Amino acid sequence: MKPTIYDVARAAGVSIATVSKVINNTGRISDKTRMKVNKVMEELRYQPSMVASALTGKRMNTIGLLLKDLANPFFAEVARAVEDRGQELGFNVVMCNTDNDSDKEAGYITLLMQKKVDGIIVATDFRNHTILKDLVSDDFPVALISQEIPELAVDSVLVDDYLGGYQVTNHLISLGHRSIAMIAEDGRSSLGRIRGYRQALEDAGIPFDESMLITCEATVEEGYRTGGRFLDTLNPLTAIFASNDLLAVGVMKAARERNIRIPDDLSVVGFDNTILAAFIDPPLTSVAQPIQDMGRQVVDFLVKRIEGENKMKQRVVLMPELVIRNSTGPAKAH
Amino acid sequence: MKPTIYDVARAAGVSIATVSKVINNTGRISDKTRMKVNKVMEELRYQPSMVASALTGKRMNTIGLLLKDLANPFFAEVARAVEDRGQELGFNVVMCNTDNDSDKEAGYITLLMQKKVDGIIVATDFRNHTILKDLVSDDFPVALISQEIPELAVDSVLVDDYLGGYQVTNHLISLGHRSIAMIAEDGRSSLGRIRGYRQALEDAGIPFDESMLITCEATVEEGYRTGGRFLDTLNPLTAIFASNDLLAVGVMKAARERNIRIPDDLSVVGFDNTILAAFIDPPLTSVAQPIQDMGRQVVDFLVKRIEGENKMKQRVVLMPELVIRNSTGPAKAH
DNA sequence: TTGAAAGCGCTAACAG
DNA sequence: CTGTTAGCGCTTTCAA
Repeated sequence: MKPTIYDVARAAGVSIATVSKVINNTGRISDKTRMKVNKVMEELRYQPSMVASALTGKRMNTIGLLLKDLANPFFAEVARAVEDRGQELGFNVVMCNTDNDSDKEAGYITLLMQKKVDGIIVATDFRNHTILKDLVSDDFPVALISQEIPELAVDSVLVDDYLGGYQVTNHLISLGHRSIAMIAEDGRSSLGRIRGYRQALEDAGIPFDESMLITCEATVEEGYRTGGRFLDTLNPLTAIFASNDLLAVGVMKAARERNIRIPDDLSVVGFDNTILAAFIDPPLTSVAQPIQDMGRQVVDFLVKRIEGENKMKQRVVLMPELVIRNSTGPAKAH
Repeated sequence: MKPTIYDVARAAGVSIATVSKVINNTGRISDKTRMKVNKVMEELRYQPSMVASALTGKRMNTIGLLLKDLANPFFAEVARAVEDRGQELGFNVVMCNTDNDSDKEAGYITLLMQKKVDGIIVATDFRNHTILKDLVSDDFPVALISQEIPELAVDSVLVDDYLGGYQVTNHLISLGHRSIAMIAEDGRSSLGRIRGYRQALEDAGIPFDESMLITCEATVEEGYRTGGRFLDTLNPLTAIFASNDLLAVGVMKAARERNIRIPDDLSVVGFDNTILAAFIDPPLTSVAQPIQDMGRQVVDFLVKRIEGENKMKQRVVLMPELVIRNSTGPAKAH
């Protein structure tokens, strides 16, 4: 059996209280006994049980991370960033793939609570607001990444989606495009991007056409399907703005099949600037999010909450960066 | 405060023992009190504390997953597959990015043990065998994915690396290549792939040249650097086999910079068949691993161990599948 | 069929 | 400076 605090106490000839104190560096202990106890702990290869200490009210030093799908490179990078910072701060992170399924969300949350995680970071579009609201009103530490829920008092770090959408659209307009369709992923973060898209159109005096905006799931397949639909029905159409790289990849595939050349016949832009954007053919113009920063910030926000500091709602909006590659070019003259 | 078993007992007018029994479906309880207790639990929104129950010896229903880097699409997919199956079986998974750093490995392991996880899945190349060996000899549930350690009695699921390496090399040889370099990632799984490479060369009567095999870290940058070195020093060189897609991507980049056309002047092959392979320019010939199956299998192995079934060392080797795309073509005549 | 009571390993007063 | 002791929330004999 693994040694317990009793084993250590006995071997060191002290009480368990004393051992507990040297473990946690609390109370006043003479150097002599401290050394003695430490020595014994080493010899016994003693590791305090976090489960037992958590039962007495201490933290588990574990956080939950809810995201849509780890197989999406964007989320994978977010997860990496979050885990990195968590590890620096001594927290483990429990990964939860929700697939935007609100039952799964609920299931994960209850399980995480039962396991007494100290806080939860949400990178999913919670459909079920109630769950989140309950958490928050119970004063349970929650933080959002890459999205925001104004009506909830939750810390959040996100990129300026509006600006990103505006930059993309403006970039296309400045290349002479006037017929620009948008494929938006079904989720909260798309809202800002869409607003940016519409505003840029308006600022350029281009009327917004509802039929040029479609919302769908964020997968390559859906991008392929939706992009194909645009290409088959819209005319003229010289550019497509996809609200994430996966969708853009699908669009490019649809274009390729139709012998539509990128960027000669069609400009395509993505969002997130995932590893895919850099290496796809042709390299994809996309909007970079400072994922490392974002990950670090959410974790810091969450940990502050966990430690009972700042009760105020925190919010940080980072700047997106338009990365221009070869998937965008001058609009073809008609 | 969250309700405890005492609150439920009191409200239901029974003892905590009874409540515990209905929670766990143990012992004999009359339907009447069972219903009563269940009703009260609902009303109170009672959720049993896993921490407390774990302290009495029960499982935490949590497993640890050690992998090198979630930002590598291959590992991200593995993580997704593992989490999926874990979730089906009621287990949460704690993600640990080791970066092949043996201190980090050790740190994660101790932490996971202190948190009383039920088992650990290792997708990293453990440098520090001692840690693993200790775990195993303590009879702690461990399972390996995408690698194998013959000297350890650990369950493992992997792809036939030897066969994969052989197929790749053979494919190149059949295209007329005779000057085939290999870039191997620094890790256990490369060993089999290298053996396959050498065997295929030998079978074709092509002498193995040590200078045509370099080992390095598994990153795009290293692939770029190493690939560049090959391209600058080796002559003739008509094909490069990279032991994973990231490296292959780097090689392609190095080739592009040197105006070396793929596949006309140089054939490139990767391994893992990540999402990158499908979308890079040109699409990359690569070896697919059945990641979904692999993830499911390791989890199943691990859970069997956790539940105390099969004490025998299990091992399953799955078939790799060579996916031929446009990055490979006939060798250029000299 | 139910309940009393003894732990599980640790923390935190409180006393000495 | 050190030890005693009462929990933390739950499981599990063992009696009743």
